[in-house]
Amino acid sequence: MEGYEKLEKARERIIETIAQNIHLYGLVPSAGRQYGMMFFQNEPLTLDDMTEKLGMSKTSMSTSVRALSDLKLVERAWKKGVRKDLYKVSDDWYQSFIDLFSIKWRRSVTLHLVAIKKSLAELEQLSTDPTASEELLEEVQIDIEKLKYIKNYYEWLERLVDVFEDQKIFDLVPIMNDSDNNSKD
Amino acid sequence: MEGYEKLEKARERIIETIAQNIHLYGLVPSAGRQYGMMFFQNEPLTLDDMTEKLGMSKTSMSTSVRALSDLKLVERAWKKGVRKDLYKVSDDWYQSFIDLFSIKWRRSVTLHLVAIKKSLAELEQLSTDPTASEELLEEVQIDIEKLKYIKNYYEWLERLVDVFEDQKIFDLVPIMNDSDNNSKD
DNA sequence: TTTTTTATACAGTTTTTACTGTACAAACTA
DNA sequence: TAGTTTGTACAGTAAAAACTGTATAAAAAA
Repeated sequence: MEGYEKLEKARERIIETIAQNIHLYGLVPSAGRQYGMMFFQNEPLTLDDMTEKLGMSKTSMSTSVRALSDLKLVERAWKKGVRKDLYKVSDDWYQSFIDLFSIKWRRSVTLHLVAIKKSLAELEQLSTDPTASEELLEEVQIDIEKLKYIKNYYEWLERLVDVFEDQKIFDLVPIMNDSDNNSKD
Repeated sequence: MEGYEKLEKARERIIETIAQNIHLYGLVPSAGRQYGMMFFQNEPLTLDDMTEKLGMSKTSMSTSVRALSDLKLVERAWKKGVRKDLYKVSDDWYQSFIDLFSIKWRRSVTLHLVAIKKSLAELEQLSTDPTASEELLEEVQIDIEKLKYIKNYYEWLERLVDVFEDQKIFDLVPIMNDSDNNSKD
C-alpha cells in the first residue's frame, strides 16, 4: 500500500470512530465525520471546502457546522484574503468537553429546578388545604418528599457543572501528557 | 380546582420536564414520560400497567423499559403473588447519573483509544519508511502529534469516568440535603 | 449604483426512527 | 400433560429527522 493511502486509512479510522460516538454530543454521524475531517486539516475550511471533501450539499454543511459551533466544537477562523467564512476545530478538547457539559446539563438543570420549585410550592400550598382528604394529604406529603429529593439532586448536578466550568475538576482529575509518563522513573 | 387535579398538575409539570430533557440520556421523550410516570407511582408497575397509564402499545412499553433498564434508570422489582415482570425507578439518582456516565462514556473512550493506538502504530511505522517522501513524512509527523494529544485527552476522560465510578467525585462535589442548609447556622 | 459572491431559509424528498399489531416462544398453571 | 399467560421478535406503518436544491437576503466587489 502506498504511503498516502496508509496515512488516509489511519485518519479514516479515527474519523469513523468520532462519527460513531458523536451521538454523545447529541449530533448525527455525518456531523461527526465533518468534525473528524476538519480535525486532520491543518488549515481552516470554508463551507465549499467541506462540500467538496464530504460530497454533501452546502446547506447541510452550513447547518451542521452551526450545530458544531453551538457546542463550541468548532470555531470561526480568519485568514487574510479569504472572504468566505472559515471554520476550524477548537483545539482544546478538554475545554470542549467542559463546554458540552455546561451547555447541555446547565440548561437541563435550570429547567428542572424551575419546574420542581413551582410544583413544590403548589404542593406545600395544597398540604395546608383544610378541605383536603386525609388520603390526598398523604399522597401530597409523599410527593413533597420526592420532589425535595430530586431538588437536592439537581442542585448537586448544578454544583457539578460549576466544578467543571471553573476548572476545579482538574484538581481531582489532572491532565497528564505522555511526557509525564515516559520520562525516567 | 380540585385537590387531586392540583396534585396531578404538579406531577405533570415534572414528568414533562423529564420528557423534554431525557435526550441527554439518549432516550426519546416518550421514554422520559414513562420514567416520570413511574417515578410518582409508589408501587412497581407491570408492562400492562404502563400500557394503561400511557395509552401506548405493550410492545413500546417493553422496548422502552428495556432502554431505561440498560441505563439503570429503572430496575426489576418483585412483589409477592405477582407473576408479571415488575419495574420501578432506581431510587438513587446520583448513582443513576454515575451509571449513565460510566455506560455511555466508558464505551466511547475505549473505542477511541483502540482506534487511536492502532492508527498511531501505523503512522509510527510509516514514519520510518525510507521510501516515503519528505512531504509525506511531515504530514505523518503532524498527525502523530495530533493523535498523541487526543490519546492524552481520552486517557483523561477515562480517569474522569473512574472518578465517578469509584465515587471520588463526591469528595469534590459532596451531596448535601436540605437539612444541612436549613438547620441553625 | 449594479453585479457578484456567500450563507441560509424554506419546501420537498429521502432516510431513519418510533410505534403498533400480530405471531410466537418461554414460563407458569392446573 | 394441555391450557394460559406474558414478554418480545418481527413486519408493517406512521412520524420525525436528515438531507438536497432552489430562492433569496446580506455582504462584498466593481
